[in-house]
Amino acid sequence: MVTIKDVARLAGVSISTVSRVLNNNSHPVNSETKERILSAIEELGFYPNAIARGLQANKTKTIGLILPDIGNPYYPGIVRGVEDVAHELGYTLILCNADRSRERTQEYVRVLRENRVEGIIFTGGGIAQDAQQGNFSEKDAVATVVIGKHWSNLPSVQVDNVKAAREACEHLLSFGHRQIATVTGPESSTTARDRLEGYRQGLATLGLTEHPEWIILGDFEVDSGYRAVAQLPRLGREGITAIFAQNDLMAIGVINALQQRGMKVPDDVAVVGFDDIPLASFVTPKLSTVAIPVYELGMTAMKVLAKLLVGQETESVTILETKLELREST
Amino acid sequence: MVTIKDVARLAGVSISTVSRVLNNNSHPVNSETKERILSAIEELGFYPNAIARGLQANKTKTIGLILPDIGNPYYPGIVRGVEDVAHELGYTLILCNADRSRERTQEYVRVLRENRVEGIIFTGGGIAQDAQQGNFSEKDAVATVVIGKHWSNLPSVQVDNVKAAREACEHLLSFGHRQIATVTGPESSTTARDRLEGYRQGLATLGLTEHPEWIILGDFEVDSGYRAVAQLPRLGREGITAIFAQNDLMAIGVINALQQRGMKVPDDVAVVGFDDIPLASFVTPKLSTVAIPVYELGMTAMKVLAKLLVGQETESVTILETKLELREST
DNA sequence: CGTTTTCCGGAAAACGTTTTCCGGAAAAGG
DNA sequence: CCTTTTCCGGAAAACGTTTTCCGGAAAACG
Repeated sequence: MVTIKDVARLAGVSISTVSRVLNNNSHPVNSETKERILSAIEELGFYPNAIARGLQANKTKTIGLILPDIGNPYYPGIVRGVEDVAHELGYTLILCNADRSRERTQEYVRVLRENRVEGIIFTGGGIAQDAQQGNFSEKDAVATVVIGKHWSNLPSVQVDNVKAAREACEHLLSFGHRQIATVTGPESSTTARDRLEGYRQGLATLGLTEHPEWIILGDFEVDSGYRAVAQLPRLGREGITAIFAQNDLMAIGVINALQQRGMKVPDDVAVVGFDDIPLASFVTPKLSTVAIPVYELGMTAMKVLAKLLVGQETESVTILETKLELREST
Repeated sequence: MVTIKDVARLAGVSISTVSRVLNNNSHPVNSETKERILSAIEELGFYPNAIARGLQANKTKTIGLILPDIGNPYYPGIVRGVEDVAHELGYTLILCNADRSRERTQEYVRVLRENRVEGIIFTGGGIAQDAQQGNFSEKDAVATVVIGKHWSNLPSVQVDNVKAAREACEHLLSFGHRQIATVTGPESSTTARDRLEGYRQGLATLGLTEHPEWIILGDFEVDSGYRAVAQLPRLGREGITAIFAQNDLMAIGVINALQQRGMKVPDDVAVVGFDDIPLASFVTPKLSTVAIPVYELGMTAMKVLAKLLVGQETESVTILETKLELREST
């Protein structure tokens, strides 16, 4: 490996001087010597060792991103958002797929801390708690930003799930639907609970009574949407005419199941999803859904983290706006 | 930050001894002292500084992954594959979105090298060349594995695009189609060229003559598939009855355009895609396509890289099998 | 009992930087 | 011409580890 020492030798100066031109330090360096050093660097193909730098400066210019699974279509957008601003700010991104496993999460947190990342961005419900537990003693915690709702007092970037879900239901109501079913996420998910609350609030606006048998427990995966349809009482006229699936994957399952039973979407049953994953505009009929600004979520989280890192004050909660994308399924 | 020195002080030993228990070095340490050290570590919440370790050992246990865009549905599977085996082997993953830009690629390569990654995995055609050029003098090159075809002599993990494309066409031919159009990728892409070659070979099996006007230039994005349809001569009976889109995104564009013109897929025109991105099974009709084992591609690339890193011999080219997924669009 | 092992622990160098401190020489000021 | 700056460069400490080398004490051996 070619080091600063080699450069110094070739240029006939001390390593201090090389370091100075490397970081164009305020300490003056004769322009002629600078030239010599620069061409020595060029000739040797030298590039500085970030590890050594990191050790000395105690700064690594690296951050970690922990998420459940990059394979889930919800996350790539977030990752891209984070990475884009990280890159712009000169930060390098370490990616961790924790699969919502407490164990894997804690393991990753440890690895990230060992690698002295300057900050961590978490996403994927519930995870944040695990991360805090034990791993972070209050004093030496790594700067952390969470995407999504969570109980801790870490700064977070989120979306108003209850409001968005309410709006989705109100939209359905405004189309005359009165018997609206919903497929939820897992009970453990704050997100799922919020969306359910929004659904309830939506019905409440019109003073409609709630039917427990219209609320089907799902798990945010396609299959659970598909199966949910079978658990619903009468569908179509004289029955349920609209289904609010609490994420797009389940909405797609719902649509498939509906079509398989010969029902027309949206004529017999309207369907609205949540997330606006890329898939949503490609299914037939195109899915009406609540769009979450994933890219912006990622960008914003990284911006907040960056503020934290330079010691600036940051908003403790940032809410980004969702948008109801009306397409063909309603 | 709590260091090995603090642990040593608390346990009343030298840092050498602490280091020894940390790495359970072969050098013997009295079990009683070991206990003392272990509890000191526990009490202080010490964890080793990977940066310092990396500097001393000149090993970072980190690898870089450079790809065009994690937002492209083709890549998350690869990333997951890479990360899973990297994690298993104790490697940490740095993610880089290079957007197929030569400049951005070279910049990332530099960052990765500065950060002393032990290896790099490239994917996203053309990129590999940029990476080599100038950035890697032969002697101090970072171990590199490429996913996909490329001209350099770096080890690679790939799929036989020409064979797969030929099979796709032969499938169409076996269904009686004789006028088969294709939408290609950009001319600069090796992948696109291979798939085109496969298309030609497929037609050649039956001695069919090639019609240049059936070959439409695309760019692997949805829109170009959509637009391609307008450029085709007569469609349906007495015209083109099948379209081979060289990736799924374009196939979806093709299907949309076809349906918009009132044509039925596959009754009027059959469509086959390439890649089998998650989307493919959710569009209507479900897309028949050539499945690329993305996850395995990622896993295998990381395994090859790992071999390289321990100095083992590796196969210079690894070919993974594709699979023709026949669904509803053919 | 003297000699050789074995067991255990510490001191110090090294990894590649940045930065602080110091000092000589030239330039500027009087 | 002497003093004070300014300009430029080097030496060395420090960052947190691992590892090599060394040495004392106890144990084993003869």
